[in-house]
Amino acid sequence: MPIHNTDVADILNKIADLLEIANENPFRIRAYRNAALTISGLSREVADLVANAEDLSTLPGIGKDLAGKVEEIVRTGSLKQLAELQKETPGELTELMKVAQLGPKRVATLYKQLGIKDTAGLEKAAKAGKISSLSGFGKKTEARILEELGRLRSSETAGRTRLADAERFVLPLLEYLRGLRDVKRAEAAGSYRRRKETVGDIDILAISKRGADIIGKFTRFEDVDRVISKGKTRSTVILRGELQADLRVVPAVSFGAALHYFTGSKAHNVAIRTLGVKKGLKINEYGVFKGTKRVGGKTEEEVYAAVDLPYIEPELREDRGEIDAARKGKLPDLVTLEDIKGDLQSHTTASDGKNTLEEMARAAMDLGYKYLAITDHSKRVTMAGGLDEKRLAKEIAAIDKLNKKLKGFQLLKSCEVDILKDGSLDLSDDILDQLDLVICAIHYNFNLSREKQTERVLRAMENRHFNIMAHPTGRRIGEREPYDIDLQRVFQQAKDTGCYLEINSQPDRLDLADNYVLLAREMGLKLAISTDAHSIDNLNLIRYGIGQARRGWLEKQDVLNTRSWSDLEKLLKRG
DNA sequence: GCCGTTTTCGGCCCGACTGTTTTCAGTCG
Repeated sequence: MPIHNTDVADILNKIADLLEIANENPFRIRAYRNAALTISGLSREVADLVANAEDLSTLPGIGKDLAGKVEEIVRTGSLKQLAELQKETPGELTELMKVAQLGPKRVATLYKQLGIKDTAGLEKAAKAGKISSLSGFGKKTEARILEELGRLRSSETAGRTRLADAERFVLPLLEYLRGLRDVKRAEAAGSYRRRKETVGDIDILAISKRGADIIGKFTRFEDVDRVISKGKTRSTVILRGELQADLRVVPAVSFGAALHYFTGSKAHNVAIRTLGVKKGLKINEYGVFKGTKRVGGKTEEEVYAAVDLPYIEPELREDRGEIDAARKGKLPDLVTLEDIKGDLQSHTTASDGKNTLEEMARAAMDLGYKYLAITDHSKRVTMAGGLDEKRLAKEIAAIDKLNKKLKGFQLLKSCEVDILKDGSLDLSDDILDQLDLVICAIHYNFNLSREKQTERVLRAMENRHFNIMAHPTGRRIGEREPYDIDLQRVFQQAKDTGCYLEINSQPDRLDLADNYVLLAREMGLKLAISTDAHSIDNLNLIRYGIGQARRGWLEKQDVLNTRSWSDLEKLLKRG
C-alpha cells in the first residue's frame, strides 16, 4: 500500500501525543505537530517527493531530523522511534486523550497511579470511584468522564461535519444573534469562514457590551442540546446532532483582531503573531498592542497592516505560502461567485434529475447565467436512467428547439459519459460529435489498482471528444474514500491532450479537494466549477465549489466557466 | 525539533473557563 500524506501526518501526531504524555519539551512536541500540519497540507504526495529525491528539509517546519523521519515513514511505513516510545508509553494512551476532559497530564497520571491504559480500564476505575481521589481530579471530573464514555459509545459521531451541514446551523444561529437587541454584529469565524470542506465546530463572534446577557441567550438558542461552559465573554454548547458551537463576545474595538484570531487557521495565526513579535508587537484577540498601547485591531486590515501585510482572504489562511505571497505582493485575486458565467454540469428528468430542460434553463437564467450544460448520464449508468444514443439524440433535438425560444441564454448540448473499465467511452463517436462539450466520469470499478485506474483515465483522455473530467476522485466526504489514482499524471495528460477537470460543488463531493486544486494551479491546468445539479435548487450549490476553488488559490482566469461560451468553446477545441 | 533583516543559541502565541484549588493546573481553542 502506498503511504499517503495523511498516514505520515498521523504517525507524527501520534509521536507528539506520546511525547506530551511523557512530559517532554513542549516545543519539540510542537515541532512534530507543525510538521504533521505541513505534510497534510501539501499539494503533492510526500511519497512522490521522496521518490524524486527532493529535499524535504526545505518544507516549512521540517528540518534535517524530521526530513529523515518522514523519509523513513515513506520507505518503511512506520518509524523506529514510535516503537521505542511505545515501550515507555503505551500507544493506546493516545486514544484516552480523545475523551473530553483528558489531556496528556491526566492521562499520564491515570496510567502511572492506576495503570489505566484504555477506555475499558478508565470506565472500571471511574465506576469504582478510584479516580476522584487522585490529585488533580475530583468528583465532578469523574462524573464527566463517565458521561463522556457513555456518549462515545452511543454515537460514533466524533468526526468532522460537512460544511453544508454546519451551514444549516450557522445561518439560523447568526440570524438569532443578530436579532438580539444588544448585539451590534455577529459573524461566523473558524474553518466555516475559511470554507473548509468540513468543520470541527462552529465559531461565532459577536459585538456587544453585555456579554453575560448575550451568552445567556446563546445557551438558550433552540438548537442547543447542552451547555459545556458559559462565562462572561465565552461559551461552548453542543447543538442537536452533536455539533459544537463556541460564541465569543467582544467589544467593537477588538472585533477585527478577534475575527482574525478566531478565523484561524491556527498555523496562520501563529505565523502572523510571530511576525508581530519580531516587530515588538503583541497580537491577541483583543487587538494589536505595543507595550500596553493599542495600535490596531478594529478591523482585520489593521491586524495585517500592523505586520506590513495586505489583507489576506480567509480561504487562503492555511499557512500554505500566503504570508510569503502577501509580503511579495503576489496574493491571488480570487475567483468570486460574480465571475461565474454558467454551469457546466446538470441533470434533468431525462436521467436522474428532478426538473425538466426548460425549468433548469429558467433557473439558470434567474441566476444571471449565460449558459447551462445539460449533462444527463450515459447508458452504462443504468441506476440513473442513463441515455443511449437514441435518447440522447432526442434530447439534443429538444435542446435545439428550446434554445430558439431563449433570449441571451443557451443550453449546451452535453452528456456525462461514463468512462468504462478499459478507458473507452460509453457512447459512440457519432453522437458525441453532435455535442457542444463532453463531460466524462467514472461510476463503476472504483477498486482498480492505482496503475490501472490511472491508465483508464489517461486512455479516456486520448478520445478527442473528452473535454472535462467530472468528480475526478469519486470521493463522498465521510462516506466513501476516493479511488486510488495518480492525479499528477492525470493533470499532465489533461494538459498534453487539451482536456480539463472539474471541481464538483456537491457538498458531499467537493471533488477535487483543495490540495489538488492547488496542484492544478501550480501545473497551469484550468478547472471548471460545476454544481452537478439534479434540481433547480442544486444550482445554488456553486458557492461551495467557489469556496473550494478559492482555497486552491484560483483566480478568474483559472476557471473555465468565468468565460463567455464563445471564448470557452475555443478553449475546448482539441487539436 | 525548528529557525534566523536583531540570533547558529535561545528563543518558540496567548487567553478563558472549570474544577480543584487557597493561588493554580489542566484543558481547550
